[in-house]
Amino acid sequence: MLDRRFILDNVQLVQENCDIRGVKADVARFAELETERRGMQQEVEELSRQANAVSKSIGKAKDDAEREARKEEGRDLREQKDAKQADIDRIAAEANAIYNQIPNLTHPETPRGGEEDSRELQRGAVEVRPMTFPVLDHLELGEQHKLIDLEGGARIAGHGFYFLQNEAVLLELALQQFAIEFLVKEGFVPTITPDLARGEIVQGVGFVPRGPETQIYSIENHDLNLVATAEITLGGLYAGQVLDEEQLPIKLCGISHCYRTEAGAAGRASRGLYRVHQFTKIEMFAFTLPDQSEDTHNYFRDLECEIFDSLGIPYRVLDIASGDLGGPAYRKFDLEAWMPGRGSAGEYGEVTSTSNCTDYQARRLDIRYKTKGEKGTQFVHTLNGTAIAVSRALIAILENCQQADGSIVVPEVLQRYVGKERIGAIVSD
RNA sequence: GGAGAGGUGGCUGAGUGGUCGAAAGCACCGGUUUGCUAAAUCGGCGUACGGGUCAUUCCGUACCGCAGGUUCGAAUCCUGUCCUCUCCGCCA
Repeated sequence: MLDRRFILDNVQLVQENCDIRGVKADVARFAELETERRGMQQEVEELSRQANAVSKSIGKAKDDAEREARKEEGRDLREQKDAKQADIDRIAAEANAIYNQIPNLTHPETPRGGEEDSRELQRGAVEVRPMTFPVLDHLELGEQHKLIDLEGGARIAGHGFYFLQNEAVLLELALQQFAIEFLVKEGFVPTITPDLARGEIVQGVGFVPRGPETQIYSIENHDLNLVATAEITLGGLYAGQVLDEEQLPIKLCGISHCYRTEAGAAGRASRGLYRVHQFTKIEMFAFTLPDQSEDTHNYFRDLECEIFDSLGIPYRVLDIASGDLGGPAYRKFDLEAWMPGRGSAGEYGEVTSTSNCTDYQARRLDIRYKTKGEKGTQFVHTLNGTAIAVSRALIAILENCQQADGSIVVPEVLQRYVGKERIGAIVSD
C-alpha cells in the first residue's frame, strides 16, 4: 500500500509501475477521485465545525425559544454534513477499489517483464550430480521406501493431501530442527504461530481471504482462515502497534502448517508433493527500519543459500521479474532447487522465496515505530523468506540423494536428527 | 459452552449527556534552587488527517477497544462485535 499523497504527487510514476507489474489500475482516475474527496472532506469538516459551535452555544441560550431555534440550526447542519459525507463515501469506495490494486513500487534492479524474464543471480555451492542410473522421482522413491502415501491422503481429505511415514517423518522433523537451530544462532526468535488467523490480518498481509480466486481456506461461520504461510501470523503479530526504534530490527522464525486451496492450479503439471494443500514451513520474518530492509533482504537470501548448501542440494537463485511479483513485494528472490525426477530429465523447482515488502504491509497492518526525541511515527519495513518448506525440500532431498541401489543418503547435517545415514537400499524380489 | 465484571492517554486511574482531548499520580522532557548515586519547585508532555505561516507557531476535524444507533450535543445512554478477568461446565 503506497502513501496516498505520494500517488497524487507521482501519478505517472505510479502508473508506469503498475504497467511493468502487469497490473491494470487507472491511477489518473484514482488521483481525480482522491483530489475530489479531499476537497469535500474539508467542506464536511467546516460543517462539523459550525454544528459543534451551535451545540456549544445551546447551553448558554437565554430562553426556550432560542434553544429550539439553535437545535433546529444544529439539526440542519448535521443533515447537510451527513449528505455530503454520503457523497464522500461513494467516491471513496470507487477510489479505494483502484487503490487496493496498486502494487508496491519496484526495485530498480528488478528485471522488467514476465516470468521468463526473471534473472539468474547465482548458483549454489553444490553442482548438479550426474546420475548414471535410472532416476526415480520422489513419488517412486516415496512409494518404495514407504515414505509418502498420496492415495491415503486422497481417501481421507482429497487430492493434494498425503500421509508421511517412516523416514519421511524423521526428515520432516529433522528439517524443522535443523532450520530452527540454524536461525536461532542467527538471532531469530523461534516462534510457533497459530495456524488460523482473522480475515483482517490475512488481508493486511496482502492475501485475499474469501472469493472465487482465493488461495485461502476459511472456516464457515467464523472470521477465521487457515494460514497459507506463517508470514500471515508473524506479520500480524505487531498489527496496530508502535514499536521503539531500538527494538528494530526484529527477526522472527516461525513454524506453521500452510494451507492452500491452489485454486486455478488444477491441470498444472505437478506430481506428488510439489503442489499440495498442506505442508509445514519454517518462515523467516523481519520488521526493520526503512534503511535496513535492503540489507536484510540480501541477508535472508544468503541464509536460504546457506541452508540449501548445507543440505547439499544444487540450486539457482532468481531475481524475480516485475510482472511476476505479488502486490506487496518490492523485490523478490527465489531459490529453485534441482529436482532430478522432475520433468523428463530433471528441472529446477521453487523451494524458497524471500520478499522485501518495504512499508506496504506495514501500512495495511498499521505497524509503526517512533524515534527517540523526534515527534511522530513512521512505518516499519517488513520482509519474509522461506527457510524450509518441508514438502518441497523433501522432494529435493529424496531425488538428489538417491543412489544407484535405490537407497537415499541422508544429508549429513540432518543425520543427527534422523538417526541414520541412509534410507535403506530397495530390496528387489 | 453458561453466568458475571471490565476495556479511558507510556503506565496507574478519575470521569454516567454539554467549556472533556479528557482530573490526579507515576514515568518522561525543560527551567530554577539546594547540591553532587538524590530531593524540592515551576512549566511542558497523545495520535492521525486537512489547512494557513511553510521558521521555534497557529487553526480546523477526528479519535476514550471496534462498528452502528439515539441526541442540537456522547468517553458518558442503546445495539452489535472483539478482547481481558473471575466463577461454573467441558476437555488434551
